[in-house]
Amino acid sequence: MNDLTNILKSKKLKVTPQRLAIYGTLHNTNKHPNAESIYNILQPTYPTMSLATVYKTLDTLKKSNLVLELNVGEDSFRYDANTSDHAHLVCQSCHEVFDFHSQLLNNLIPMIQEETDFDILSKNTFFYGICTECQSKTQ
Amino acid sequence: MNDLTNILKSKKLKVTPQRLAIYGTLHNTNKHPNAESIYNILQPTYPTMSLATVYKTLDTLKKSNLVLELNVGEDSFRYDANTSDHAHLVCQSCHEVFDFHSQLLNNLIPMIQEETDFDILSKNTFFYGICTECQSKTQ
DNA sequence: TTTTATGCAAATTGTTTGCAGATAA
DNA sequence: TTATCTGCAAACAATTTGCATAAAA
Repeated sequence: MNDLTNILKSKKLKVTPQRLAIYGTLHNTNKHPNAESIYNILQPTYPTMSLATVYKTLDTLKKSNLVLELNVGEDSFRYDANTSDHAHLVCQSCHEVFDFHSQLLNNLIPMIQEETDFDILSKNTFFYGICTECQSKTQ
Repeated sequence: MNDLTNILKSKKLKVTPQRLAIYGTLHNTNKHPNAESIYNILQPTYPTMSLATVYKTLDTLKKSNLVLELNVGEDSFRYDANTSDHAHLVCQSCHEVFDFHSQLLNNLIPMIQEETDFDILSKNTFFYGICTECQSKTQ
């Protein structure tokens, strides 16, 4: 019995094939897909699943702290099953979103907390630019 | 003749009362209003101005780098006429958004740039928590 | 006079909701 | 069995668009 199953059960949420599939899709990719992409990816194997179920499931997973909702400035939200503390690098050429782990960023909240009376609980850090692959293409 | 007028003229954009009013509203507040709030603020003095004009004007100002579009995770975008390098503190209790200037954050791009081959051009940094006023209310 | 902007209404699009039938516990 | 979830279709809300009129240059 995997983590997701345990967590769902502990919250008295039902373990459904749709929930397992949607979480599995997110967990197996580093591409931070939006709801429609997840729907398209699962379409061949779950042809009867509706887009509304994808949205409802993502909302459930979000509320259970199993996925993050990313707002990189596009029309739709992206989702990330990696809930560890990390930033995102957004390529303005190919629009891919990359995870970025850094000790400096992990220490950012305590460091910023020193400078303000605001009680900081979390952060969202996005860096925008050009990924290495797109850099080489435009040379 | 002020900055906005000069910048609009240099881009061959017309200087209209609506554009001056919308930019002025944003420039005179630190509340980072969304399009509808700007529309409501201007309603008494510009009763014939439409919401579509607010959106079109904000788009024009954004493209001229006169305002920033902020995506703090709400349903709508907020706008900021302060285009200097700064972060935002978002209160999860009263939903106010505060500007936050910090030397540490100003140096963040070069520091992060050291750690990646990604070519970083800009950043968006949001800290979420409880503002001082809301902290004192809940005590 | 010419070009661009405004204001209205309609269209668009990502997301949410209501509800009947299906499924997990 | 019963509580919750799914899937469909309709609703919603923020934003965009088309176009005739108005206003700036």
